Amino acid sequence: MTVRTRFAPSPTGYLHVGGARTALFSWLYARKHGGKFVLRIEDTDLERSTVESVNAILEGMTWLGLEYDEGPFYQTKRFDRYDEVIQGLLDKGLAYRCNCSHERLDKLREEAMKRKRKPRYDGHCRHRGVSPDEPHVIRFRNPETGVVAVDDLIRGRVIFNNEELDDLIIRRTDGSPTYNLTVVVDDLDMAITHVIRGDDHLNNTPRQINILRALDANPPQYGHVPMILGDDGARLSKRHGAVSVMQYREAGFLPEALLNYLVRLGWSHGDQEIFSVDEMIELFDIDAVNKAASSFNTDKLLWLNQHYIKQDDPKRIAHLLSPQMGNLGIDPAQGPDLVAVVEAHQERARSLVEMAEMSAFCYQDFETFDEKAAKKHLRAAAREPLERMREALAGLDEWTQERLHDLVEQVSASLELKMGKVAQPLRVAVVGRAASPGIDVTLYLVGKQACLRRIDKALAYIRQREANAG
RNA sequence: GCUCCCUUCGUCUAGUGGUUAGGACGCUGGCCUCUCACGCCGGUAACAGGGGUUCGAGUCCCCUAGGGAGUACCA
Repeated sequence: MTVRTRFAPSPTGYLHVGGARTALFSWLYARKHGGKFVLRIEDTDLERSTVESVNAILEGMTWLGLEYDEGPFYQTKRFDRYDEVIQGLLDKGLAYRCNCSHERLDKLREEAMKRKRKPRYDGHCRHRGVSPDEPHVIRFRNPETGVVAVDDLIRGRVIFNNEELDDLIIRRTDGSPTYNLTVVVDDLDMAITHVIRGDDHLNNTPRQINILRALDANPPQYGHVPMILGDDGARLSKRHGAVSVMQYREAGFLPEALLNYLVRLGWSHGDQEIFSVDEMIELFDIDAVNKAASSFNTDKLLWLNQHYIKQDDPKRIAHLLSPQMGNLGIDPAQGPDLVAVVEAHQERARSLVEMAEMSAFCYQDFETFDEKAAKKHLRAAAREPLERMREALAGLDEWTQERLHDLVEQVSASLELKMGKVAQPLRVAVVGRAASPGIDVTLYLVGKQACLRRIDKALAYIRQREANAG
């Protein structure tokens, strides 16, 4: 039997990290077993489903590289099929029409709560033979006794008592089918062998198994993955910052970093932290998924992102960095080769946004000196070194990293100063702050004209300061 | 309320009856060094609580507490 898994989001928002991880686990399981991964859009809630959401979900999956083998299938296009199944259930007496009013249902619920009992439908219409001509819903006739055992791939065996369950609505008054029916029919029709989904569905599973049994079908295997919480342990939501997968792209994360982070959230393979997609496929094991919910930790994601930025081909990083530079109003074509800029910053940035910010100086003059850096390095003592450097740089005909390196060393030596006494003021003069790549690369990337211009500005700053002091 | 699920450092986790409870992120001390970062070496910090079972329990059982999910003509 070939493994077939699926991801079945309802298009009522973007693809969030919890959904992405569920999709990832499902996808990995299919890939690992040489199976198929199906995408199904659960859009039976006509009120809340939107095409924008569908597109956002598709976009997120594409970015992460979670390609599906079949679909997307839309439930709204399968209403005839659901009707057919519902009619079959009705014919066999496994479902019935119900015209209980909302008022009656509300009252029932209220009373059950008052009696400290679980609210459940009392089966009022079970044998009333409600006419098909009047408005009605259709309920599934759930077994009244016995138990349903769910042998969950992650949770182990979970037992539910049928007495706890009630006759759920499978078709609304307007004729549309509901979730618990459509999911069962679809998983059956799409021959899904392993249902890997969020654990908010664990409670639905016994109902779905009962419907499956009514349909004379064998239930698939289930695996309920725990949810993801925010840094503070509360359910992940907008107030935790980025929850949408696409927000992570905007924030300068690499898809492989997010994937690596997500796969390690709730799953592990010994002490290994870094997983390529191929390794994930090879090593992933649904049994090893944790039962407990886990908290999202952006610091660790950042660490992984830095790891992948360091490791990646500078050309690819440059390609991804370009739009981030654009967001800063910089056209990378107007200045040094972006690939060289990337190579200079690859070990320093945790995200592409950071990289864009820290390398902006290569393309544009800064407005003001960093206050602390200027105070410390742009003082009287730096005046001579800067003047000497300016002179040397102005006379340099071959603007290469090697020559620049030699030059800084020569000037330091001739002034009998440590290299830092020259490099630091120079760095602040040229980038506006105290941190940048090696001084030679920094000068090289900034370019001759900008270097001279900015050194002049720094010298003016020092003179101004001396004037104020004196 | 009721049903179901969960509980090892701050966070992600290893651990399947005998470990100085390991790794990673973070934080932190040091080395490297023209700064920052990288890298390297070190430190910090956990078995929710209580009962059992056992020669021995983070590991098995029960209870309590604390989290979470469901309890819709949402999915």
